[in-house]
Amino acid sequence: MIDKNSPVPIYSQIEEYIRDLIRKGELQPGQTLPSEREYSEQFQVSRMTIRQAITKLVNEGYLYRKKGSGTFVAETKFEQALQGLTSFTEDMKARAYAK
Amino acid sequence: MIDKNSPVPIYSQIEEYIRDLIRKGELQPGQTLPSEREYSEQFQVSRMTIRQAITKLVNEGYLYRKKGSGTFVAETKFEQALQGLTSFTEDMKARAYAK
Amino acid sequence: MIDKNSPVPIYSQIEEYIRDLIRKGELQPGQTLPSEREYSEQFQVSRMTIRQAITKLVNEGYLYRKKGSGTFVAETKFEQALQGLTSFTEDMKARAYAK
Amino acid sequence: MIDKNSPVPIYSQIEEYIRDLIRKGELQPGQTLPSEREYSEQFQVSRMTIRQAITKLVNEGYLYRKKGSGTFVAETKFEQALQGLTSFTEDMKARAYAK
DNA sequence: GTGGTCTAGACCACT
DNA sequence: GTGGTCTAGACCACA
Repeated sequence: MIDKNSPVPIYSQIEEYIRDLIRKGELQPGQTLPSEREYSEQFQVSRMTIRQAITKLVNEGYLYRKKGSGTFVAETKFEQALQGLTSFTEDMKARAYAK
Repeated sequence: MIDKNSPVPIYSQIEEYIRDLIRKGELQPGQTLPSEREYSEQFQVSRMTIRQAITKLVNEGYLYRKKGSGTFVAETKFEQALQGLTSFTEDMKARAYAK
Repeated sequence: MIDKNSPVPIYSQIEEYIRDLIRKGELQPGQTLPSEREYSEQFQVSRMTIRQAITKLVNEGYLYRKKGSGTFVAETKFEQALQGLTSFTEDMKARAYAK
Repeated sequence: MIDKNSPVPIYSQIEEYIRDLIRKGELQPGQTLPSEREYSEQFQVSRMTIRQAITKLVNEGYLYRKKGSGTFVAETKFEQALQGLTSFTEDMKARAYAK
């Protein structure tokens, strides 16, 4: 799934891997992601690499983090992809979570 | 008052908040502090975070804890310097607790 | 070595265990301690319990922590008394860390 | 369910109440009990009273406690009541949990 | 891959 | 009903 010899940066590959799981619905909105440490072991890469991938997905609005609790799949992106525009309220709600 | 998005750790912010209350005299020597669980609810953080703040103030001699009773404002170094001598008993009591 | 049914808090037992290693010279000044997560596994207790033990030893000046690197044995008061003067630089370094 | 005006001590009433839940299978072996604080609120009694009740059930082998985790329904008593004697292995297993 | 911070609880010891 | 200890994790900042 992840090719360490690929010219594509590993964090991009992981980023794409997670984005796919969300798009395919294998990771549902509100659901907790595997922890950074789990991904770190699974892909045999450093936690920094995992964090790079996750941080991009957070910035893109796919995920949000809650310190001490975990990383979660956001509502917005999923609905945007599915339904086009989200309502103002939903948007604000998602942003609130992202804090 | 407390900014969860600040790079300053929450427990440091709370520590500073309580230290200020003492300095401004809103918390008087001998007075009982709100309980850890009350602060926990007030600031919407976990009790361990509150304990980190209070523990630092205990180590600095601003507060002392009494098991089963609560957390109290100590006879501070500041007041000792300002008001001269405290009574021997009070002094020993404060020192004992300050440990 | 650690008795979970003892009335002595586990963190105190671990604190004493590490202090002994230092006193007996099995942990030499400057040496890196096993990581908190290693101790956590070794003693089958949560990391927070290990941290309580280590934090006390840090406050007492036996150990110092370096973010991202590890926990190290300090140039102890004991050795300072025994060996006379340490170099100015080493001394300042130890004091800085001991804070 | 609990009668504060009864001559039967409140902790005995609570003890009996929980024992019944176990006997009726509403609390299954391995299951977590509601926390001391929850019971304390539910019955409007102090936590000491709850602890008295639970401690008796622990001593009788109906429950076991895991610090930091919770109080759980034991296997033994249930099986003893149902099947008479438990096997040596099961007994040891239950004792192991009780640690 | 370490230490730092934090969560959302739990049971324990004590007043 | 307080503070004390502890769990089983999580994410964060750094080297």
